[in-house]
This record gives sequence, C-alpha cells and structure tokens, in this order.
Amino acid sequence: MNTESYYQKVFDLTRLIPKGRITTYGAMASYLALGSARMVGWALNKSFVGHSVPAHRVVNRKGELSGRNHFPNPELMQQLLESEGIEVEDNRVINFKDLFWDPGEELDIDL
DNA sequence: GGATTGACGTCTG
DNA sequence: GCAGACGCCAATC
Repeated sequence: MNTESYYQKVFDLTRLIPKGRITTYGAMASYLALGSARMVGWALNKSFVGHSVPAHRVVNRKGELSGRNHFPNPELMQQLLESEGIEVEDNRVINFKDLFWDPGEELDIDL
C-alpha cells in the first residue's frame, strides 16, 4: 500500500518520464487519481526540496513551461528540455503532441 | 481557524 | 475559435 504522500507518487512518476519526452499535469493527475492537476503542481513545487525530480519534463495542457518561473533559473527549464532534444520556443514545446508521454504507456519507451 | 493562493483543467458563453 | 469563470485539494499566511 502507499503510505507515501500523493506527491511522492508524483515524484516517482516524474522520474519515470523517459528522456526526450514530456507529460502534462492532468495526465499525471488522472493516472494517479489525484482529482486535480493542481495537486501535481503543488507536489512538484516541493520536489526541489530534497528531491531530484526532472520537473522540467512536466508541462501544462498547452505544452507551456508554466512552472519555469519556479525554477532556480527560468532559463534552466528550457535549457534542460533542449538538452534532451526537445524543441522549445517561446517557453512552449513545439512538438508537444508528438513528445507527449502518457503514464499508461510507460512501456512504449524505446524508438 | 478562516481566507487566499497555487507549476491546471474543463465547461460554458 | 477565443475568453472568462468555476472547480480541485492542499498548503501557507
């Protein structure tokens, strides 16, 4: 059973995001049955406190780097995404729909 | 203890 | 199709 807090699940799921892929708050919230995408954002906000989580791979429904402002450096998030081969323009992921990773398809990594 | 905010999403107009 | 309002649940002030 999961004695961990709901954000612990978010941390784990966020770490499972394959490199070069991104996901949305709503997808994670739906998969983890949190009830609201805001809970995911809340969890990731604490993720920086003693938790190394690739939160830069998590964007909103619009593929927008909404949380970049909460990073140590706003440009860090975009830089990390570009470093993984993700194209980012105007704080938004270009091939967002193509790079979108669904929590239920975590086995669809490779290729 | 109450009110507001918060890395969002969906519905209605 | 775009804009605005409401809803979610938890944490912080």
